[in-house]
Amino acid sequence: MSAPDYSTALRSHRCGDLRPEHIGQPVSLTGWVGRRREHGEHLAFIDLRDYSGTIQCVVAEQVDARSEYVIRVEGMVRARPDGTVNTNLPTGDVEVGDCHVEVLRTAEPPPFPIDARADGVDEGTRLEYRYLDLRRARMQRNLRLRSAVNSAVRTSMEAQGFVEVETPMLMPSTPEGAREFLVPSRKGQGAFYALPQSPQLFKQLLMVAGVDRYYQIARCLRDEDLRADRQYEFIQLDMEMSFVEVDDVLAAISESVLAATGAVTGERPGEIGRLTWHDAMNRFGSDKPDLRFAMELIELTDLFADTGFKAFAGAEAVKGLRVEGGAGEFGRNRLDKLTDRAKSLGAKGLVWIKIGSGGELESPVAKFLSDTEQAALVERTGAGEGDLLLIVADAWPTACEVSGQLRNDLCRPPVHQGPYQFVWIVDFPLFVGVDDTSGRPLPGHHAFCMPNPDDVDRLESDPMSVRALAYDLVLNGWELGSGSIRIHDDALQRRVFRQLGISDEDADRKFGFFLNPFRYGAPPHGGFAFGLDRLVAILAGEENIREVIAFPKTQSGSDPMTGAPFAVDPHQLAALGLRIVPE
RNA sequence: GGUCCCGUGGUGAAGUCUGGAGUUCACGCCGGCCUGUCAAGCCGGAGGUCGCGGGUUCAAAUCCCGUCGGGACCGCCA
Repeated sequence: MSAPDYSTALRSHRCGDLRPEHIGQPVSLTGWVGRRREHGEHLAFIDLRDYSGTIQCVVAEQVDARSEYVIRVEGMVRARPDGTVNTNLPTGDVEVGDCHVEVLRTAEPPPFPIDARADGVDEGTRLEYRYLDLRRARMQRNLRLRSAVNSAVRTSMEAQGFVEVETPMLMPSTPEGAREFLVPSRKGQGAFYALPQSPQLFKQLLMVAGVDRYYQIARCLRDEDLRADRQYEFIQLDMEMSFVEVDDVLAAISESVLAATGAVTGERPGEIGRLTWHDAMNRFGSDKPDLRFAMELIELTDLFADTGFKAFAGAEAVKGLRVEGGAGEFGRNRLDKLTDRAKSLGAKGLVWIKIGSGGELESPVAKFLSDTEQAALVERTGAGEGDLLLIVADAWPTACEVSGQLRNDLCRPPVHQGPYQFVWIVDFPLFVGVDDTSGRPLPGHHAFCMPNPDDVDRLESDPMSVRALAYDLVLNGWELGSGSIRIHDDALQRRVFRQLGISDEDADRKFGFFLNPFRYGAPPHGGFAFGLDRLVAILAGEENIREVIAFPKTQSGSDPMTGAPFAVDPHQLAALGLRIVPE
């Protein structure tokens, strides 16, 4: 593929493209005025900037070209004189001389500098002037990286025979899942559409329709609180495929994600490994483990099965972390903070043990541990002089999750640090936890997720032990997305509903619109969806998905640039049959 | 719904704990000088309701209460 021709009626080249090979060519350039260095009436340097980069223009004529003026420059590319080459600039070997400058549009001084210094500016101000923020190299890079990821994902899905189908934005409200954005219907007053949390319903019906392989770069909307990795609106690569088992779906998504990563990094990662949910919890204390660093949880439960130490006695699980060389680093103050952190995460407490110079254990609780237990602990953890051990004893999920969070707190690298460690988490439990009021199991993924055939005979006798054909894709500790094989069999669906406390009548009422079509012949099918905003953020080395979204919302859901959301005109409300109830 | 952090000329920070005149630094802006700079340099200047409201005090950027805005996290996100 040849490079695009970027020339237009107003310009011959992009600023960032000029190189020694252009020396001697007359050029016309367009862009914004960056820094100027004026040396009196007869010499000025203007750094002309467009999205491709910056080029130094040498101006001898008198021109009033101030910061962020939009100008057009005609001149001659020439080598910079000896000693004036700028090695910090890709275009730094050359400059544009004999410049004639035409001001296309003057500009007021921007509220913040249009360069890397704006990284430190209050994010609210950056969002208020987002069109200026996006003018910066970092944001331009993020936008273009995002475009490249979208393109690579599309190319990969098409190559695998997937068909892009657009699904409606105006949907019926559905009873399960995230809070929806509602849209009032003008023609049916009092009736509402919902904006899609995901195209889940429609993509499964496309399988019933015989589309076989569907994909969509889909906009999803959820009216839940915003976070660094969550916006009201976000983009998923959504897909569904027929006549498949788990491996087929994982292979298709792996191909897409690896191709996209390869396309923007230049290096395609190797095959994506797998961890069972149980192993991920046991070894890393998380269902989205960050595999860029080791420090696995150490299983200590069996060592303390008969202990006399009350904090460990009878605990369902005892999990340890070995912080190499941490004994000196962690004084009483930091250890207290770690303990507080563990408690805020739901643990009853945190036991810490330092290994002293003679190999002896230094800890407030050392005296409660027998010599055998102490020896076994040192042997199991491999702890040596100067190491710090952190131990959590609790119910199995709590012990795992708290240890896993401490593992992240202590060692997790910043997002821009490689490598890219993708991992599939498979064999999620079909049910997680129990509803406080009904006492019924809660679905781990959703109510239409296929139980593992090897476990399905325990659906009634031991439901919590049933694994699901559900899987997550994790990258560097971020949950990129999730999917499952769906139930296409009516009898099995009703068995799962019964476990969830949903009667046949409830099921017909709440999900009939969705399940009735299956009666006309639903193929075995499964699918996946992953968050493109998150993938792009990680590939861009950004901690926050707002940095890879052109016009994001603040944490409170507002847009400082447009001022949205606004109260609307009473006439608009009246047309919809709506009235605002005062507080 | 909850916990925590932040709000000081256009921008970033210091000042806040321990109350005493809108004080300081850097960038930017405006004007002048300057023919090889690239964070150009030198000289001069303008620019603030210390987010907002209330309270305490002789006196509040500073202490207290409330509120608004921004951020991180918990809940929530099938």
